[in-house]
This record gives sequence, structure tokens and C-alpha cells, in this order.
Amino acid sequence: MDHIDREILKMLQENARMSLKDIAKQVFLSSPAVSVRIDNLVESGYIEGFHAQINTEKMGYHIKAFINLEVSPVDKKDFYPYIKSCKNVVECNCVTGDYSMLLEVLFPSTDELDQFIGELQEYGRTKTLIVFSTSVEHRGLQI
Amino acid sequence: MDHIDREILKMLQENARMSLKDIAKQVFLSSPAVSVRIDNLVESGYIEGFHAQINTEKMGYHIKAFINLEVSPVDKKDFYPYIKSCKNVVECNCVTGDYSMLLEVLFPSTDELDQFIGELQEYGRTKTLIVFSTSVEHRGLQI
DNA sequence: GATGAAACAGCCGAGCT
DNA sequence: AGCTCGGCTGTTTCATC
Repeated sequence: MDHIDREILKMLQENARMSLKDIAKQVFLSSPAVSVRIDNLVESGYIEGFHAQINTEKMGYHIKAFINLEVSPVDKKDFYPYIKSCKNVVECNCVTGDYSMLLEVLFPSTDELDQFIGELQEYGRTKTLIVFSTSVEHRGLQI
Repeated sequence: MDHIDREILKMLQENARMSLKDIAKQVFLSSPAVSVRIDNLVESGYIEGFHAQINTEKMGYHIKAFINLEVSPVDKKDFYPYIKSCKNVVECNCVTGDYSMLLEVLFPSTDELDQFIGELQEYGRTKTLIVFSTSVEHRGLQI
């Protein structure tokens, strides 16, 4: 992990479909050299994947919300697989504070969100924050 | 936006570096046909970008946290450009509830986080939730 | 890590449905 | 109008230095 690897990471973070040739040009290396570096970055776990970022609004998901959820330690074994299977859950973290879990979710409308919160309350009390606007869209670590 | 476009979106979300040929094979189309479809998806805004997902732990960012921040409406004009420039801020939302803003941040250690919270308090009071563990890593909309 | 060759993928235009 | 097919260009990969 030298400064060239960091440069490659940065470029792939901005455009994951960038060609090896274009990357090579910018780091003053040959394409094969870049190819093996990328393979190594994936292999060693620095790169976890390459993903297309999709406009959720355009896909009909108009409501973004954060749900604080209290889950008792006993119920967590059941909770984890359940929450992973929920397509609308974009992120789920175990956190400090009054509520043990913080979820980020996407729904087409408040109706579906409301129904989901109903389901969640089987695990514990909730506090929901609905997103008005996003000033910094979820982005990777700025290298 | 037909079912083939949705299939292509799904594949690019899973692996943004997938070749046109491999995509074409799966949707029973020719590579050129897939190429124009992807261009259209980008053009029409369904795809907002292609990004490499980087392991933040490996990059030395061991602390993830959510910061609830109260910002008065008057200060928001200053706040937005400032928060965008903060490299450690991964996401920033304007939300309902007691605090007007919810930030997701990454730091190498609690020291840097603490210092950042100090800076933020110029804008208003804060409540910080530190992440113990992440059961659902930030992922795109499940199509 | 560089180079050159071979395989491969992507792009553009022609013809087809 | 949009899709498929073929050839040309550019890209990736492999073997060698």
C-alpha cells in the first residue's frame, strides 16, 4: 500500500469502470502493472467491491429515514438475520446511547415506512427521523 | 426502464466492473445493445456513478459515529458548504426530530472525533452515537 | 515493473425485423 | 425505431526479459 495504490484507490472510488489504460496513464505505470495492483487491493481486502450508485428517487423510493431501535441483547440473534433480509434496510449499526440500533431505511412512501416500524416494534421501542434533504450523499472515505 | 434495464442495474450494483459481454449473456442481448442501455441509464440519471467500496478499517479509520446536530435555520447557509468540505463526513441529512441534522462520520480514533465534535458545537448542541458494530454495511437499494 | 504479442472486449456502421 | 451482426479499434492478459 504505497502512494500509487492510494492513487489507484482514489480513481476507482470516483469511477469504478475506469479502464486500466487510463489509470496507468495517470500513475505513470503500464496497464499490466495496474492490473496486478488492483487484483492485490481486492485480494488483500482494501477494495470490498465495485458498485453502481443508483438514484433511489428515480426508482420510486421517496422516503429516507433513520430508525433508532432498542433491541434487548437476548433478541439480537434473531434480529440480525431478520434485518439483513429486509430489502429496505440500507444500513444497520449497533450503537451507543439510549437505543441500541440505528437503521437507515428507504421506502416508496410513509405508509410502507409506518408498516415497517410496526413490525420492528416487536423487538423494542423505536424513534424515527425522517430525512427532509441530503446535503452530503453517502460517499466513500475521502482519500 | 423495462425489466431488462432493472436486471442490468442489479448486475452493475453488484459488480460495477462487469464486462458488457457478461452482462449481455445474462440478459440474452448483444453487447452493443447493453452498451446503449447503460449509456441511457447514466444519461437519464438512474445510475449516478460507479464506485469502488473501500474497507475503512484497513485504511485506519477505526471509529464510525453518528452525530445529531442542532443547526439554526440562519446558520444553514454557512453550514452546508462547511460540512461538504469535511473529509470525514460520509453522509449528512436534514431530518425531523429534536436535532435538525444527522451526520455519519469516520475517524481514525476517538481523539479526532472528539475534536471534530468540538468544532461542530459552534453551530449548536450535539448528541453522538458511536458505532460498536455494523450488521448491515451500507448497501444500495435492493432491486 | 516493462514490453510485445495474442486474446478479448467494446465501438461503430450496415442491414434486418 | 430498435435490435443484431460483422469488422475495426482499443484494452486486457500472459509470457518473457
